[in-house]
Amino acid sequence: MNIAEVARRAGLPPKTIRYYEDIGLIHPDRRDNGYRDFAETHLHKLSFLGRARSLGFSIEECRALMALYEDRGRASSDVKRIAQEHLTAIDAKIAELQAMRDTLSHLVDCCAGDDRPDCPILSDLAGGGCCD
Amino acid sequence: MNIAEVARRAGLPPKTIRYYEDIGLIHPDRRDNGYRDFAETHLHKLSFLGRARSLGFSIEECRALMALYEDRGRASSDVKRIAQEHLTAIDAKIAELQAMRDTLSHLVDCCAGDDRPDCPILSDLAGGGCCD
DNA sequence: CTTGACCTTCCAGTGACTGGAACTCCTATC
DNA sequence: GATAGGAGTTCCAGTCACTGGAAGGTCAAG
Repeated sequence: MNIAEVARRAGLPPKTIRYYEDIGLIHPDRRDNGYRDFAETHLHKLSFLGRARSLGFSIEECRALMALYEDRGRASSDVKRIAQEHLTAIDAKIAELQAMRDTLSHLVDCCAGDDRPDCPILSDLAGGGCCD
Repeated sequence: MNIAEVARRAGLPPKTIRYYEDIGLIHPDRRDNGYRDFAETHLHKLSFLGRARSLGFSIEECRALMALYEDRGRASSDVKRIAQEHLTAIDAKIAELQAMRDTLSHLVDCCAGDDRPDCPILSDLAGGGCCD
């Protein structure tokens, strides 16, 4: 199948798929005319990649997961470790965003948002403290 | 003051400060020997930038905030709008990460994490569904 | 035979830095 | 005055995961 079809079925842009080939994540066949020729296994791998990426795994984590996926004798603990490390990173990121959100939300609440120039948001950013 | 001192006091790496000058966020003076010479106002701006960045504002948002900060006649509603848009973006990001976290956490819980090759994490990524 | 959709490669750009090389400059010590 | 080191400077390249665009080859329909 051509790249457009595998792209459609995997839910990834063709550009991304070419990129994945470029960095060695997939190895589609080539036809005589130079076109890439994707088999069902390639589609399968691309879907796998798409899901892993949408869960926030980095390309290198995906590469590791793919290797484990293709290793019939892998231990599930290897996979679990990668996933758990990733989970920890997500939790940290959420906490960080939550802290940002709280600060910013407080500032927005304090700001009158009218035509006057007094703005607690800018005051706080400037280091002068907010409305407290 | 030299770049190292302003960097220390603003809590930013010297490289970042040079970069900020490069993209026109600050305009420190120059001494005869070519060294950058930072005044208190520059330190102030850099601290402002550092805070805004740590709240997750993009460089372009920071540029807008700086312009508003320096505009004596600005309306606080302009600032509030920028902050509110940013808050919305943060909320979306948190929700996205939370969804990831939930999915991944479920998968991790389902995975035995032992020496056997059966792994619900990989099964799910492959599209076969998890343990449900 | 032409049109237009699809395919190819390659190069450049994104955001916000960061690392490193190669160089100059300042200060202190011998 | 020589030297050593720790500043400072510029410029180039790399990061991550794509994405856009240009220039050109291929294919199916009319």
